[in-house]
Amino acid sequence: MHRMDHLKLRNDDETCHDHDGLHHGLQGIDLDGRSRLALMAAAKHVEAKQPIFYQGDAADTLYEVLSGAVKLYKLLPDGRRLVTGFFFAGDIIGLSLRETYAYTAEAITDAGLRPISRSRLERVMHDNPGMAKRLLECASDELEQAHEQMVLLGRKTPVEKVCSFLLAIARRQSGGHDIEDRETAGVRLPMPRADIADYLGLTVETVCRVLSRLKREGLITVSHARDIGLVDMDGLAAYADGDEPLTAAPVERMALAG
Amino acid sequence: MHRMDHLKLRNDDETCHDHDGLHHGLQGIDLDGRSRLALMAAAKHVEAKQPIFYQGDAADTLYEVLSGAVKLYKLLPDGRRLVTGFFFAGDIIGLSLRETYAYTAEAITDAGLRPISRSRLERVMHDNPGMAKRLLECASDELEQAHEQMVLLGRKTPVEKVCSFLLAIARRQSGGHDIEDRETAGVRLPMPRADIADYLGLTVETVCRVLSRLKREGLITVSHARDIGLVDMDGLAAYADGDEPLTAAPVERMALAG
DNA sequence: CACAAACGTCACGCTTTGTCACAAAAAACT
DNA sequence: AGTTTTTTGTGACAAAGCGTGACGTTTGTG
Repeated sequence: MHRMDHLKLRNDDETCHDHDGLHHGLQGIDLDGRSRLALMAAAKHVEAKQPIFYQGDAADTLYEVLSGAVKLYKLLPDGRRLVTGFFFAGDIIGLSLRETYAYTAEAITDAGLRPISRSRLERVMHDNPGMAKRLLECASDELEQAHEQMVLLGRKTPVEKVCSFLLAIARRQSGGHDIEDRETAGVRLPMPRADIADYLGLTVETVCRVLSRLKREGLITVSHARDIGLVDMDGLAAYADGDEPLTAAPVERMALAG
Repeated sequence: MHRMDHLKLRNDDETCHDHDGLHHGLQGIDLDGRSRLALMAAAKHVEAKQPIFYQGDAADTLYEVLSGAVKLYKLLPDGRRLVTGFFFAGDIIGLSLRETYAYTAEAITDAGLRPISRSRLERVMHDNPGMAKRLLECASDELEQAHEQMVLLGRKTPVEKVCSFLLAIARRQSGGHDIEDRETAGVRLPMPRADIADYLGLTVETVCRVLSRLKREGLITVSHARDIGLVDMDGLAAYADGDEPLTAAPVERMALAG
């Protein structure tokens, strides 16, 4: 378990596929040559299950994910864990103006990362208002996602949580645009069940049980545990937001007194 | 139930107390006179329980809270609700680069607000890199808080949730700096139990029960339901992060296999 | 190829927390 | 004041979801 991170000097053959240009990454910002150069850095390769940085480390570097999958998580003193997010090609991680990282980042699969020095970034930000705005967009997007996740964690049932998760992953893997219903979308889950559980505020067993149930009900197919077919997208979507159609009995839905 | 929002033209006698300068608000940024002027706007007064904006409204305005308390919340189709945050004097709400707000904002108490036009803000941001950075800090802070809240929602027990909440409120009301232990800190809760429950992902009943228990155990005192005395800060802090000292039996604490 | 280790799944009992019902207290309104 | 409405608190109950342990499956390794 060395910290030998296989440094590579070129952004090489890593699969940067399915990268919709839908404002991801830090590309596409008009920077002067000097600024652009200041941000260039050797791409770094991190092996699966290896940490990228730890909660508490000095937060002097941001990373753009070039390939692979990364998770961020926070730990409670007694070991309970919450995964705050999964990140894929095009995403920025470590965006914080704090002295230290508030979470640990870990590669799920082998991952390519482009480190971005924060001090340099601040200098660039000073000269290029576009850059600051871009970062603000990043933070803003992440914040909105966080709010959505708070709703999920605080108010959704396990079934709703899992369905929401599957749909969100499918959406991201298909590149943001809406997915054609009617067809079975295949979803690849790079992370183990434990990560999903810690992301959804559930236990591994509950995640399994729910997936089994969804399979039993014909909403999904599970071939290799990490390859899931979303058969009935509409059904999943209905589950995801609480319009539970089959759960047992669509009993009285009370009016919400105003 | 009119939408008569008692518009006042001056930032008047509202109590702007306990406002530590610890990077709150948009003051203290070096702006040229023109930019400063562009952001000035008449303060607006909103009565308790009145909405400030709705989820789905065009997000063309930010607000700086000048006084009072504000909550943001999201609704699920069937009426379940999650309060994403409480905001007090010095806080910025509505910071989003989306077209529409992703949540509803509502005044808890009577509140003073300074509206900030987003289009003007973007113009100012273009000229003053400091402003963009300031907003990025805002968003970044909020994001970190959101992550912390995700841990709370996803992994903490009701007791831990309530204790964390009480301490967080106390910290904010005392102006950010650490609180002298040893003394009983008084906390004023401007919001009803239902809001607290929806903020912590609990039911009202559970919140009540936990508070009763904390009172019984001598950690807090409850005089008027919304005035809470934090007697044993250390005890609360211990509860808040899972080092449950009294819960029943501090049984074996297993090693976390690596 | 065989073994070990990690990962995933399932079943059972049980605690916890939400649901329901109702009382008390506080606040708002006349 | 008196009445209504909202908010808060408490208890009984049931069910959802968790912990545990056992087992099957995949992956990695010697």
